[in-house]
Amino acid sequence: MDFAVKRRTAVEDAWSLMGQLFWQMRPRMVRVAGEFGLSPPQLFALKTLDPDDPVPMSALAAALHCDNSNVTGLVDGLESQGLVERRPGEHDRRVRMLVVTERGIEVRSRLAEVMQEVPPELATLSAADQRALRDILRRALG
Amino acid sequence: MDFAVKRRTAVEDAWSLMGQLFWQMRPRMVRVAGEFGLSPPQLFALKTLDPDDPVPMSALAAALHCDNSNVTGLVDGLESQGLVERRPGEHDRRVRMLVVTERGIEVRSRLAEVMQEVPPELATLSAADQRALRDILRRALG
DNA sequence: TATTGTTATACTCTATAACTATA
DNA sequence: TATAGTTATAGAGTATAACAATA
Repeated sequence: MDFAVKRRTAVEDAWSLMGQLFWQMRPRMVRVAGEFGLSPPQLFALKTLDPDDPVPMSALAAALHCDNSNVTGLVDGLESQGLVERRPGEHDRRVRMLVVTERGIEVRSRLAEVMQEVPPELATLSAADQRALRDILRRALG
Repeated sequence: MDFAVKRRTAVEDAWSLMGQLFWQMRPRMVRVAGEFGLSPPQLFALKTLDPDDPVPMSALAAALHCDNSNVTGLVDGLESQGLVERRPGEHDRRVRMLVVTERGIEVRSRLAEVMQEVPPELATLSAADQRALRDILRRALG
């Protein structure tokens, strides 16, 4: 019998290790969303919207990989909290453009600060490793 | 006025770049779960359970950071598909130990294969970068 | 009395299908 | 006829509170 185990490549190992970090982020995101009075999907939606570039509902649905009908309820929630506004499309009155409000911009930037907090495991790396990690990921992601 | 922008550190940049990879993983996990006839939470639960180490329902709830009452329904779904079994606790008959079935083990390992697939951005890195990435992450995560 | 897991209930997320209003 | 968004509906995930069985 052959008990040989498929040897994992370096990048497979790296990806698996990143998965550990990802796994730890899940409860953190749920907690952060709750602290801001948002559900996780509402947080993702607000994060996805660009205050400088209003987009139609359908564009948000595409970005979130979900159905238009779902975005309706999601935006209802954000709008009722004054974070986002529906604005009629200028050229096509069927479309609703999603505009992030002043309050939305503020919440959005506070969210960004919290979510940007580096996990302790990475923070303990040496300065050289931290730079190397950044440089490699930049090469990978452009 | 002070328009100075807080300079992000190397590790903050690295973490932000990893966030891009994680973000891309979301729809992939939803898709994979669907292909196996599982919902994403069911997939997480099955992934969390260790075939070699049965645990009480409450332990799974703790691992998933959710309520016991939620795990009841989650396990109902996995059990109805023959992936997991409830077994009475040996010493304390209040507890139900969660045992992964043979079929559950098979699905679990196929899931692991799919989820281990490396994102194309990382795959395009040079061999040296791939090794360096792995080594740095090993130093960070043990 | 305290604990494990279930049930009852309510709310949110999600998709499909039918619908409205525009085009 | 086609498209953007909504509404109706249904199913799953989630938590809280009340409950049963056991400790």
